[in-house]
Amino acid sequence: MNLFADFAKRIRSVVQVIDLKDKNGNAPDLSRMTVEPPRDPSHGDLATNVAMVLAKPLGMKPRDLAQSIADELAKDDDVASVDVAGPGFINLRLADGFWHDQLRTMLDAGDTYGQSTLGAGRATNVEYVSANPTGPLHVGHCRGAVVGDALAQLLAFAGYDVTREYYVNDAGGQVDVLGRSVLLRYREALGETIEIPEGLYPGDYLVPVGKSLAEEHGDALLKMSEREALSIAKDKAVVMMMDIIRDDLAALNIGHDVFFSERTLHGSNGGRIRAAVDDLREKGFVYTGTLPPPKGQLPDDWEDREQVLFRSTEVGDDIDRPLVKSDGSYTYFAADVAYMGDKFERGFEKLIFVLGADHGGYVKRMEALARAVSDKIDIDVLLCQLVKLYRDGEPVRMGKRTGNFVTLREVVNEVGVDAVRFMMLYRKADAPLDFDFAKVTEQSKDNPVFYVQYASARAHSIIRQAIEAFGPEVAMVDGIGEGADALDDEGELALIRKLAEWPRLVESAASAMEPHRVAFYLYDLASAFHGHYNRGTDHAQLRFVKHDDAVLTRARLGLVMAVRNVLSAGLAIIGASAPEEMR
RNA sequence: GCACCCGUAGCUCAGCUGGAUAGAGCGCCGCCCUCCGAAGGCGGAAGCCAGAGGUUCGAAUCCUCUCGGGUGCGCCA
Repeated sequence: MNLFADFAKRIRSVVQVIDLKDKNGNAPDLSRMTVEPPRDPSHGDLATNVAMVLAKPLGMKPRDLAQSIADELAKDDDVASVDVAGPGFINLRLADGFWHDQLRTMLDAGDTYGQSTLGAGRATNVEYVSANPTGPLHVGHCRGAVVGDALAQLLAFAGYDVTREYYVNDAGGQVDVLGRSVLLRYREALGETIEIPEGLYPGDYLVPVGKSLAEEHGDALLKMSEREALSIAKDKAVVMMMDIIRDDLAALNIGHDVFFSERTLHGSNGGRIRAAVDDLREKGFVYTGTLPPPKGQLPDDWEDREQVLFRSTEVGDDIDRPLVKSDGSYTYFAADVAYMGDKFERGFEKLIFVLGADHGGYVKRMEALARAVSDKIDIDVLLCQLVKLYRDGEPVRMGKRTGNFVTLREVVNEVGVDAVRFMMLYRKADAPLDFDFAKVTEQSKDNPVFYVQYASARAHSIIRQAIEAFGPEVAMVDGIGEGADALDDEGELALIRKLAEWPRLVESAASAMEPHRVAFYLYDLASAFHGHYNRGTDHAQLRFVKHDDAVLTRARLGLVMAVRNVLSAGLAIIGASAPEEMR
């Protein structure tokens, strides 16, 4: 339990003790009560709005009510002082001894400090990346990949049972295009000179696929029907593209638990899709009708025709969605119907989709679909805005047409995983992000990646020095607490307070599904740590390692180890390393 | 035309699900570097939170409208 929840509990019991009752004689509603760190630290360590929330139902003046609650809270041994401020806030300052206990608790928890049971083991599926298996990942996939992966880490840390999933779109027209492109490369491998027409994939990464087909089949494919040959080419291409994509992801420290093939839904003549659509039909969500043409400019080839539709407007969508194409085959969305059903059948209670901003149009239909499939599904769609690349302040030009896109691999190779992952999270997902190659590798305070990692290295460095001076016992966690009472400097206490926010931050970031909060917290923590460290340059008595005082050093080392642990846990969620030294 | 996202210091952005005098980095100005790691440190100036209404004890945060920017809009995936 984090200390804010702890004090919320204590305040609730105070409300009981002084026997507050609303007009009807019932215990008052405390659901809107908050216990938070105040924005201005001079106000104290904790602030609660309890008196303002209760004033109205109890028919009392907020400040009077606050005072009577405050008087009762003052009896708590852990409370150093209480005062009533502003419109009726109760500000608590906690005893130094309480913070020392907090530090002991953190050290005892070690690596697990900050973990939460918030998720209560809920089966949660996070789907992210899900790029078409038609080539290597490019930078456009980068952000969603990192956000999805960090979110999965974060949720797992917060007690959810997380499955990381990748939906492989290996069934549609784009894969046909891929197959035809590969067949050309196959002819090329057999010695023909080829020209790649407009509309096929020109990338070099398909050359090895053609070669591989030639090695396995010789010229056999040329003698087959086109359908047969295409089928073989597609299979081979998808397998090899997914290998490339898996390697790309591995370079970003990303590993999915499940790669779900769309083709398995279409298999045996679309049986699973048909079953899923039938299921929707039984619930009354399927009908045959016409859709109004889109407003604004009418598509050139618009024709008014009847089609099989999903009545998604009944469950919150803006427009009903087609399930069957004009050629009689199922739409992409029909496969989604089956896929949603599959996830539900696998027992997931919470579904998260991480998509690029250009997929904003899918959000409503996915939410509608989830509602139609079951009222037990909790669905959330996260949209990641685009990333703009800069090199030396100049935007990097990319043309999808010309094929001169920057691959994910190139970015990782140039700046490293840590920088990519941290920077992709150093902005909330729904804000666009500028990514400057030069800036993210800069070794200076201006680069948040470096700044946070430097804090980790500095913490390790201090521990090494202390061990050098006093021997390894100084860094044994058992016993650090003995001298903890010696930590009475404001900078030290401020650091403990910052560390004490960690469990609460984890919970709020997880429930808001905002992994970027972890990155910002780490920056703040690093800043507090560097700041206190720097005070040691002017005030020698504040230095962590006191060569003439083993007890004090040991206590301070406890603080340093707690900082190191939280940095390490936070960086692990982000997926960046927590270095022991900078080189 | 409709839907979704965004608009906070000169710039790039946080703002803890409605709390107190709105924060950080860069840039700018002024001090300080024989050091537990100065690939820096300390301090300062800087704001009509796009605008207008509303909800309430209280709004950058929630609702409505307006302006401005981005994205998407049968039978592609």
